[in-house]
Order: sequence, then C-alpha cells, then structure tokens
Amino acid sequence: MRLLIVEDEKRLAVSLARGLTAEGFAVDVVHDGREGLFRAGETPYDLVVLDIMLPGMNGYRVCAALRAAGNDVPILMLTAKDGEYDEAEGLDTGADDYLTKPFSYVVLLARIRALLRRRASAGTPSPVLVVGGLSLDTASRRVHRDGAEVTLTAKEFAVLEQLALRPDAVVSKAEMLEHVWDFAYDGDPNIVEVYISTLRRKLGAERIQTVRGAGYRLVAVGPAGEGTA
Amino acid sequence: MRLLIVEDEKRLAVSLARGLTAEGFAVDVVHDGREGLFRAGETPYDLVVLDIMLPGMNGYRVCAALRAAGNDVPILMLTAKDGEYDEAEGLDTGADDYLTKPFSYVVLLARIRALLRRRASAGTPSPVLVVGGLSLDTASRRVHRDGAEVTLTAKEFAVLEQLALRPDAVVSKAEMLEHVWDFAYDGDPNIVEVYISTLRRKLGAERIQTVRGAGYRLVAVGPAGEGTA
DNA sequence: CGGCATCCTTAACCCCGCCTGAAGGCGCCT
DNA sequence: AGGCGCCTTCAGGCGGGGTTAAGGATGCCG
Repeated sequence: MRLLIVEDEKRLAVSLARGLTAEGFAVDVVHDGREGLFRAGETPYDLVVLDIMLPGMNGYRVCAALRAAGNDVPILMLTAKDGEYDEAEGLDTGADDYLTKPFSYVVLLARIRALLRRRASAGTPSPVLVVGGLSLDTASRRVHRDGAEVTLTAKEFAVLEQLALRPDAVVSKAEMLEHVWDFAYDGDPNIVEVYISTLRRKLGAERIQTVRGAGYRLVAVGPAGEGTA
Repeated sequence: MRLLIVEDEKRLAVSLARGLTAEGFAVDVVHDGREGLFRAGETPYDLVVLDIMLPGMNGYRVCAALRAAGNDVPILMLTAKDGEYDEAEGLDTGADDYLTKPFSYVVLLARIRALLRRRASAGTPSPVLVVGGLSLDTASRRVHRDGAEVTLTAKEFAVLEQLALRPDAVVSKAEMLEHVWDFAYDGDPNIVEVYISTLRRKLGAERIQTVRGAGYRLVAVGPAGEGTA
C-alpha cells in the first residue's frame, strides 16, 4: 500500500511517515503542493494525505486539479481549525474525508484504514498478488509459500510487495529506499540487502535473484512452471 | 469476454450468469468440478469463477489441475467462511483472487474487472527492444537470442542497450563512454572494444559490425532475412 | 610492398558490490 | 520496570566483474 503525504510542516510529516511506515505502508513525503500534484499524477498511490496550507499550491487546488485530471485516488485532507479555511470546502473539491488539526495519530490511522477499506470493497485493484508458489494478500497482509503461511514483519512485507508488484522486473535498491523507506532516506543502502537476505531465508533463496549493479528480481518458482520463459 | 462459472448452488449460479450476461460477458455455467476442469481445458475463457465446494472434484483440485496443465487463465475463487476451508489455500493452488461468501454482486463484478484489467495490462508495459532475433527487456534486464536467454553483466547490457536503441545506426566509442561509463570518463577507449568483443561472443559476431574510424552498428540478423544490406 | 593505425582477443589483477552473522537501540507490550 | 521483537548498523569475507595491458590480426595509405 503506497501513501503520499503532502505536508509542509517537516516535523509533522516525518513523524507521520515514520509511524505509517512502521505500519507497513510505503510512504512518500513531499512538502510542496505543486510537487505533490506532480507525484500523485506520476505514481499510482493508494491514498493521498493532503494538507491545505501548502507552499506552491494550496491543498484545495491540488485536490481539484487531480480530480479534473480524472484521478480518483482517495484523498484525506488535513485542515487547521483556525477558521480561515472551511472544512467542508475540501469535500467540495473532491476530497474523500478530512481531519482537523490537531489530531491524534490513532485517529488518522483509523481514517486511512477506513478509506482504504471503502476503496477496496468498492473494488479497485485486486488485493492479491501471486507469483509462482508465492501469494501475498495485501489486505490481510499475509504471505503464503506453497501452502504454508510465512510471517513477515512490516518492512519485510513492504519490500516483498515492491518486488511482487512487478514480477520479474528488476527493482533497484534506490527504488526500494524511495518507496519502502522515506523517499528522502539517506541511510546505508545495505539495509535493503539485509532485508533481501531475510526474505530469501523465509521464502526460498531461488525466488529472489540478484542482478548485479541493477537490483533484485522476484521470479516465479514452484509447481506451476518457471519464470517468464 | 468469455467467463466460466463453476458453482453447484444452482440459484446463485443462475443469478450470477444473468447479471454478468447483462454486463456483456459471454457466460457458461457448470455445476460440477470435473465438468468445470474439462470445459476450462477445452475452451479459451478469459476468466473462471470457481467455487470451492463442488461435487465431483473440489475447487482446489480443479485449480491445481489447470495450473499443472500450464493453463494460466485468471481464476477467481469463491470461498465459504465456515472455517472448513482456508481462503488462503486457494491462492496457493494458483488462484488469482478470492472472494468470501456471502459477497455482493457489485464486489464480484469489480473483482472480475480488476483481474481482466490486470491481465490486459500485464502484456504491454515492459519496454522491449527487438532487433532481428535479439530482444532485450529493459524492465527485467533479460536478453534473449533466438528464444534462448543470454546472461549479460550490467555493463554488457548497457553497451548493448545503446546499440539497440538506434538499430542500424553507428554509435561511436565516444558516445559509448559518455553514456555507459561516466560522463567524464578518461580511461582507455579500448574498454569499449573489450565489451564489444564479449558481446559478439555471446550474441553472435555478425550482429555487431565495426565501422572503422566511426564506431559500431547493431544490425538485424535472424530467421527472417538480413538487415539493411 | 612496407609501415602505421586501428581494432580484436585473451589473460590477469584488483576493487567493489553483495551476503550474512552479530550486536546495539528503540518502541511496545506485558 | 522488564523483556521481547523489530529495525538498523557494522564488519568480515567472498566472488565476480571492470579494467588494464599486451600480443596478434586486419585494414589503410604512402
């Protein structure tokens, strides 16, 4: 599940990103309205958290522009209760829900889950990814390997999800860091290697191939035939 | 779009068939597992809706048998939530998605659409360069020569990609050094020759022509005639 | 026909990318 | 307050690939 957070208060944005990442979401963060509009148009996010007061372009206009472009990604608006902006106005521009600052993290999480659930039952993309003998249910966050359930941590699941979204394609470490970790993560890329390592141990080493100098690739392995031949 | 419904509850099957027919699908219905397996093998359906509890042969075994036979038609499984069968088990046998009874018709329709969409888009998105009997998939970084996969290193792939981007055009060593190596590479241009050499060995010498004093050219060579002679 | 320049190919070296085990730190639950 | 699980960092080790170098082959020009 990929989320985009558009919020210019850096501290708030980072803390939200951290919490949501720990929940297993792939979170990207931008601090500018124009940039948010661009990224939301580029990447198929599952949900956008959109602040109203933004440099570059305010939240209403970002929301309206997305809807005008035919993008129906769920949008959760964050409004400050200073009276200058009216909450209801956000809904008029096409937002799906709004939250008034200050809000508790738990409430935010619940709203996000609710929106995602609503969307899921409304029937957008199928929540189950199947690659060879491997299946991951993105709704229940469960992974099965040839019939047996494998328990993965949030980060492990997120890494695997990135691979499974495009089976057989090479996913670079940089992409991993962008989507699974914060999009401006500057830590050691080795961390990706560590997670690949544990995933191999849990899922079978042959399923994740290393493409030296390029990235990693999830291939179909199992009873139902080899990878894309 | 042809659908096969394998479902023994006659009333449910008929009502589904009626609804889906109204949506414009061509729907066949069978009430027995063995019969379902037979028809799915005979006819090229676009999707199969497969119940688990079936007379003759249960849904898991139908699904597994289809996959074992190399049939990769999208399968949407219907599971009852009575605990006897585990939903996830269906995924392990190769189903693409599942739905727990009772479900709403709208949700079923959405899931069917999602699976068909996924299948439709699965074929195209990977940009593949084809030159004669050579194909390189830039997403999976795989190269095939007359159907057989050839393993290339990262640099080898990059050099070949430069050539394949403009088939039949001459690419100079300087261009190679700029694009494949660092923009300001100051090493021995001989390195390009080294890579051309190994590429010729792996792909067939006749595919890469030397234009003395100018550079190299990738020409179409293969089952269907020569390149621009 | 001889000399020169460009190109081909092989072999060897060394660095770098990758893997993995271990340990520290943090938050969460009990 | 304690303990456990998860995330992250670090370091050792390994193997493969990138690069260099050198000798032979081929084409171009005087």
